[in-house]
Amino acid sequence: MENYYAPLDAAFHALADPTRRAVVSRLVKGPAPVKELAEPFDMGLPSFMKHLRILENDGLISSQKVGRVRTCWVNTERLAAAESWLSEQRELWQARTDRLAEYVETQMSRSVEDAG
Amino acid sequence: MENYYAPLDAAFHALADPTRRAVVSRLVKGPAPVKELAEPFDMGLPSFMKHLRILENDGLISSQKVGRVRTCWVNTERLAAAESWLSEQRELWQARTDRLAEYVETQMSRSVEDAG
DNA sequence: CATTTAGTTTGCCAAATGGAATAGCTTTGT
DNA sequence: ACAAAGCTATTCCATTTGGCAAACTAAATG
Repeated sequence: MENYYAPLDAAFHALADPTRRAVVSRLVKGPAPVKELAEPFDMGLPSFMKHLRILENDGLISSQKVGRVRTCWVNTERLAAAESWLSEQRELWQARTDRLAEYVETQMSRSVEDAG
Repeated sequence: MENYYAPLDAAFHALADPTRRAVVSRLVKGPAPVKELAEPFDMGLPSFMKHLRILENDGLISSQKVGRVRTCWVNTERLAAAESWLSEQRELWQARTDRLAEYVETQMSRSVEDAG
């Protein structure tokens, strides 16, 4: 069992599953107990708990048990880190497409000059 | 071998590995041949090619072979989809923390009024 | 105290991953 | 024609999923 995870590895890994994304989507609106989180899914509790454990190991959620109820909430840092990484990438590819657009425009105006 | 992947499953899955993220980071700056992509990594080509295949199956990159060289480039749609999902989640949790902040302020001004 | 409720633990399974190693197979360059 | 370059295919391995079922613990509730 690997315990170390770079933040981005952890975030993307945890989000690669639709069940886990749905849990995150629920939790960004506020904390919830396991029971309520599990309800929408057509799967046994043990299976569902595996997803919660992965989310918690990957640092996307935290939880605390009071009485017999475990309440979960989201940890936003990892999500924010993932979003940051993606937006950096977008800036890079946009810079490139911008340069390309600029180049095409330059070529077009040259053609016009040549034709004139 | 599962061939279907919802777009977000695919994107997050592909990005959950540091090698694959590094490849994406390289490709957002422009296309590159396999050789050049593989160079920074301390791993055999066959192992590296597995990552490329995963990236391509997951729709994050495309490639074409000309002569003996395969050139790869990034497909930005999946990245954009992942970023969108994350920014939706952020909006939701920010809305919540904003409401919380507002609530706290309200309580504070009430305390002040009570005190006054 | 008996019973539901809410989680937890354990064991099982098939499939996918991430890596290594080796041996091909096309194209290019000399 | 031959060698090097650039990828591909195949096989192997330990680990991690994602799901199941069944038994178990602990806390509320009537």
